[in-house]
Amino acid sequence: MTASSAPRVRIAEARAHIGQTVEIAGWLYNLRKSGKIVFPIVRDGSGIIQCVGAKADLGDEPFESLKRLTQESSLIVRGVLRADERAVGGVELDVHGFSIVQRVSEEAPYPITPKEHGIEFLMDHRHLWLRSLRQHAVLRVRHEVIRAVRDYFDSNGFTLVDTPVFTPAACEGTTTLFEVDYFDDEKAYLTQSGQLYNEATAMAFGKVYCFGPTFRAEKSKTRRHLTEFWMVEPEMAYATLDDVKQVAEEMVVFVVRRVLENRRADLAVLERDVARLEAVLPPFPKISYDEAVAILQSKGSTIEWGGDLGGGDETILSEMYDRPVMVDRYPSAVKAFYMQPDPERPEVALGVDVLAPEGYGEIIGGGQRVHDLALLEQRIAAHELPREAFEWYLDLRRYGTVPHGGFGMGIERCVSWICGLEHVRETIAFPRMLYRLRP
RNA sequence: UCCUCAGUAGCUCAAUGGUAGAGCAUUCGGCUGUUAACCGAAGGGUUGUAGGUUCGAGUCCUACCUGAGGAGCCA
Repeated sequence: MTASSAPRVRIAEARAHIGQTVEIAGWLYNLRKSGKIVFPIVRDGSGIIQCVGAKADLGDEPFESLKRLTQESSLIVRGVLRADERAVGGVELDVHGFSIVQRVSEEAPYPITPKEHGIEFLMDHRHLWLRSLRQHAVLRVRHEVIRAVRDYFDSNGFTLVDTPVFTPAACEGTTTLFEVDYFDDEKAYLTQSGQLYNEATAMAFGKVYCFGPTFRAEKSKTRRHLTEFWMVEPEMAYATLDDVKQVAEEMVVFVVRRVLENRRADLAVLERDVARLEAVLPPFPKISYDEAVAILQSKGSTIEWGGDLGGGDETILSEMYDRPVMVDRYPSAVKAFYMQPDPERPEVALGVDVLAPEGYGEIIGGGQRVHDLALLEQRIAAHELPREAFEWYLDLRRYGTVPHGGFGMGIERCVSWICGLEHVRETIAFPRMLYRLRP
């Protein structure tokens, strides 16, 4: 759509075109008026810009039309870009002409006004809420996190090998799965982890990662849970727990640095204290589960050795440090069947969780996998898992088995921490949660 | 599944058991530098639903519905 021969410019690039006549295609974000002058604020997806329209320049009829334009009406404005310290972005556009693409009816005005709204209302209007500055900032940080994660693995010898979403059985047996009909009388389940398949591709490619949606039918109703979320899962052949910890640390440091480099303006919109992110440097503090339990007990937690860390326990630990903390060697009994026992202490597993600071808690879970055939068969039996379903997985231990390991990072939890949000629901365009499937 | 809290105008909220209100949004009027602009006026309500207590219920009681926060479980 063209309103004139003036070049189309995105607001994010407006500074480079000061003094030129340009056109901007977007939507009316807000409009202030003062008699014979109006200040339409236009957004185009890349930013917002204050425009200035004077009655004397536009003529009576166009001026009145612009003055009465409703919020979120789509329009194309053309005029001259001018540096002006009074404007929010430092650049203003003097409107010489405009065309309205669609005028939003005043009988049914845009529901999200530039005022406060409750979370229920905003979630019900998520499809429109995405237009707001704050949501833009969060989702741009998400984009940067995903790009950084991919760049990290792509430039460190990992091959992207994505794993299936439809799976025949549970990866871990314990958590709840979404069940779907798979043709004739067969049931399939939506994946809750690509890890088992990652172990197969790691034996084929050495270092791999998968990145995709993950589904958990747990009836969790907290600020850190979604039923559909995105997870990146690297897996490495010939890797030990220490290798896993090192890669996790490097990746987190890399991701945070990239967000600080490229998305500072968005962090400013979110009023994120960037000093907290600048502190995310190696080495991360590393403690054992034993030490974690002792620390928690000394701080009043009721945790006993042998139990898993509760949400409150994670919060206590993550608030103790200025950077993510790694907790390793959990009791084998509370961990998945594929976790490699510590050869020196079989009662603990060679697993590690990474807890983000400021109370955000677990963003990464991983560790070293059982690579011995007999031990894996024994663990499958002990967990009462259907052996037949794991024959292909056991094959990986029959044909050139090696120590290996990896981890999974929840993208939304990571973005929530980096953005300093109260809840993971804002870190994905259309969150799926217990009791929320729409829009 | 369990525990706690909430539901009043389009939105955010107020209203000792006694006439249902304000700000924003919308409409009309005013203003040539506004920054969630401002000033004046107007319209806008089956107080989540169904019962109950009471002379009288937005307010008290019961059930249900919806949502939020948390627990368990997890990334």
